[in-house]
Amino acid sequence: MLDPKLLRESPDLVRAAIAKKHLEVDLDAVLAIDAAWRTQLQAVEALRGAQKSANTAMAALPKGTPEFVAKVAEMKAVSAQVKKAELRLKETEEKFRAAMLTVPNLPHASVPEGRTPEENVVFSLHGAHGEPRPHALPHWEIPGFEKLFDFARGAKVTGAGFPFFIGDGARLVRSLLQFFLEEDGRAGYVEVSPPIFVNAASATATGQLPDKEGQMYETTPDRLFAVPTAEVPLTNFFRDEILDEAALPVMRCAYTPCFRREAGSYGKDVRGLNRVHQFDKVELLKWVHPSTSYVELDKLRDDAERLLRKLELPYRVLLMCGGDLGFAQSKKYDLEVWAAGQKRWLEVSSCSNFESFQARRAQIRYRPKDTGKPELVHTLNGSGLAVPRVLAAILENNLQPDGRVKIPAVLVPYFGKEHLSFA
RNA sequence: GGAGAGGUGGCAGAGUGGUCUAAUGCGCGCGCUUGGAAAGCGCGUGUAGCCGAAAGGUUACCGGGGGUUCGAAUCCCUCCCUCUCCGCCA
Repeated sequence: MLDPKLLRESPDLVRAAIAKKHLEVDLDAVLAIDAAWRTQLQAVEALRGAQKSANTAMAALPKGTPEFVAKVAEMKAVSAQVKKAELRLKETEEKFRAAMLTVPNLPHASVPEGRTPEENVVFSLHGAHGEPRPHALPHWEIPGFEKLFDFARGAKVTGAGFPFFIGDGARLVRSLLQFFLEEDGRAGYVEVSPPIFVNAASATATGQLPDKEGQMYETTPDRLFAVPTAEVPLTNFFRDEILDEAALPVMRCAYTPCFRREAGSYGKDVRGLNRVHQFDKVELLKWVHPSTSYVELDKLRDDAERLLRKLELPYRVLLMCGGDLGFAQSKKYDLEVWAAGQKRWLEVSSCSNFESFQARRAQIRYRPKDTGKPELVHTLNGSGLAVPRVLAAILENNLQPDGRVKIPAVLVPYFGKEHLSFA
């Protein structure tokens, strides 16, 4: 959520931000509700004030005296007025909150102009993605693929998009997770193993609710939500808390399975491991001092990039343009790995600075030493990394003429051998 | 799952219908005292919204929500959480 004061005092700034993101928001309506809310608030406060002073006076009167009885009658009317005014105020408040949730976060000045994904800026390129690989195949066409990645059995047991990982396939998943967590730990992130179901309050604080309800798996009868990313439980860890300034930046990483219904997806995007309903991911989170959040974003991105470099996979970094930035982000980089068989880029990490947008909704603050007045932290997150697409890229880029897949050197200690075999 | 007891400020802990803008203690901050320190003494010490140029004013908040009442931390309903005992269990 954006700061209501900013909207009130600098509506043009917000208008410009919305334009840069190519979104449509009825700001005038939001401002009108805000004005109405403030008028109503003052009316309620005046009535409550009258009630309080009458209460003090009545406390000094003996009960049952004519004065007391008269006062009761008088305040009965005020009480009815208060109830009415408070109800109206509450309704307006809810409207205002709902309206504020339609206002996106401001893009950072360094975010390029642009409307579509094509206008994202290629920030950097790494590795020989253009080099010809005569043996390369889309991973799902590699002979023996279905022995290690069994989509048919998964569909029978659960549904489409819930594959079984078997033998060397399962082993490679485990190796990647272990490698990610070890590297992230070395980079300073404290490992956390969070709950993989969250309640409605948590899903609301990170923005999954109310709009994206249909994208999550929901349990009955407890109404818990299977996490779409570890970002949800991790961000909520400090919800409604005030952190020590000296503790910033707080850095954490977490592995969780991630669950996404992905309603409406189709086509080549969903072939093989490109898009599944359940996948493993390690997420990186930072809670930082507002003055350092862009330096921390660059570090976070580099932490994610390092994993791809060590895996010796060709990748590129995109700087998202205003139109492709997302509602809550101020600035975002996507890391895309090259899948040599499909001859396309696959997103494996998205590194974002939310500034105080998420922190405001979740009420995560720190106490500055000088003023002592709590201020909102800035929150950042990024994948480090998502397993299935990295796995797909390894299969496609490292497929040998003999049909085996060469395991990246850095993974060999975890995988235990130098090649993955489909036999 | 069953039975019981609880949830009050940074912490401990009073408060069972009316100056509660919540006693008291601890902690923390500032000052006095001292050669210096401790002790002692004095003052201060929550969060948020709104009004205001500011000084300041005002309202809300005693686990969440709802209700009763002229008036609720206090009474009622409901949900959540914690603790104790029992049952079940990897």
